[in-house]
Amino acid sequence: AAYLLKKQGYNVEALFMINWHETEGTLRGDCPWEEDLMMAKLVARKLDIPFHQVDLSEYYRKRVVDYMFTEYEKGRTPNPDVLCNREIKFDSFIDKAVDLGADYIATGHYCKKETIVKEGREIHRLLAGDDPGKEQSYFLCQLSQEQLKRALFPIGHLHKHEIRRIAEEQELATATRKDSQGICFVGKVDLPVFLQQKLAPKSGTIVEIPANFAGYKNSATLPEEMASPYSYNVSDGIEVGKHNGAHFYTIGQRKGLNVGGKPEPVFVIATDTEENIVYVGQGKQHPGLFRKALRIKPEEVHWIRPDLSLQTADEVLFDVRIRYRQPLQQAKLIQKEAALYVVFETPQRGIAAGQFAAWYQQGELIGSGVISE
RNA sequence: GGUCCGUUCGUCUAGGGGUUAGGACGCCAGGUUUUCAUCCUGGUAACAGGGGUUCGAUUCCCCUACGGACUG
Repeated sequence: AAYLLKKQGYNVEALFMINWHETEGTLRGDCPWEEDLMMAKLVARKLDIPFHQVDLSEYYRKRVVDYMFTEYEKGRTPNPDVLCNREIKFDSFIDKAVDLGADYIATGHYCKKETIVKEGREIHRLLAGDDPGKEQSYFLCQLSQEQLKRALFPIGHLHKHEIRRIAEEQELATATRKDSQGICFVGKVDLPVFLQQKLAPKSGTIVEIPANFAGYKNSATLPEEMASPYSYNVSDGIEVGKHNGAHFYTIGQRKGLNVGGKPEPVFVIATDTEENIVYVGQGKQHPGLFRKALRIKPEEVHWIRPDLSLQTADEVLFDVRIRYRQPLQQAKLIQKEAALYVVFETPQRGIAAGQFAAWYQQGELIGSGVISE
């Protein structure tokens, strides 16, 4: 990204942010930020641009890690990387960059920005990246116009292999580095182990719900009904095992349940963190895994394009995804007084409270919101 | 107490005198993935114990142990 910007004539400087110190907490996963730092320095030197660094780990801890813990504690499934972008990269990091005299920050996200003028006002559009395999706009679904105004995405029109080729041609140290993955800047961690820093394990039962559970027979047509999660009781199924904390599991999860001896794998279909019960269903087509709609609280609806926001009683078709890399799904957004409802064309698997739903129109990310339950 | 049936990877099971004892689920390890998950590939792992019969027993017979059923 730095190379491309420089080639375009921008005055480019490098700013490296440290978001995590492995000495904090008891995280045993390795945080490779020191290696990242070295790589960044090498690239900056190769491109002959000034190099700065800033420690944002305090912000990261307060705005991302704490959020993770409280969400998991509530039995929800947060997306720390979306928060990291909203709260750190496109907030504290921008502040620091501006302090250093910057007009823009640029990141290596696979997405594009386009600025248009509408009714005399500048509007920034966030567009999907051109590489369908790496398209990353989803992670920026909580950005505001203010934040986008300061952002540049130099690699959004390229494919991964082209970027690697360019990096190789420029002899950048990062050319053959493995793609980053895992929680933003924390790296690959064993999540239950990470969470156990704050959330104490406590033993509970795993209850299997049969596919013919009475609650699945409803023929709900109202968005309010379709968006409501199924609710279960212990008596609705049979105990099939033990877990060590319902909040360590998320809907759709298969691994880590230790329930064997079934002809088909079992998946988590609900967690009850009050009673500490994990409900599971057998088979990937179990009806408990699917729901037709979801709800977003009014205060948790975010429009990247406020000029396109819905008014009460509006119903508009969008392309929606509820997790990174999910193929876009056709859905109708229905704005009601009490909530915004997303009603899908086809039932969606593993709708998890705490995750972000993001809606698009013709490749442009229009808005997003937190799935409320 | 007697009679009958059963006991195979962690689990559910297939098999049957000579098999690399098969599968599914779990688990583990890789791969994919800047979230959580999913998904893909591979791997680990068993004939309850002891005696027979047999060239050869996981398979047939006997005993023991442990389950289940029936029954004085």
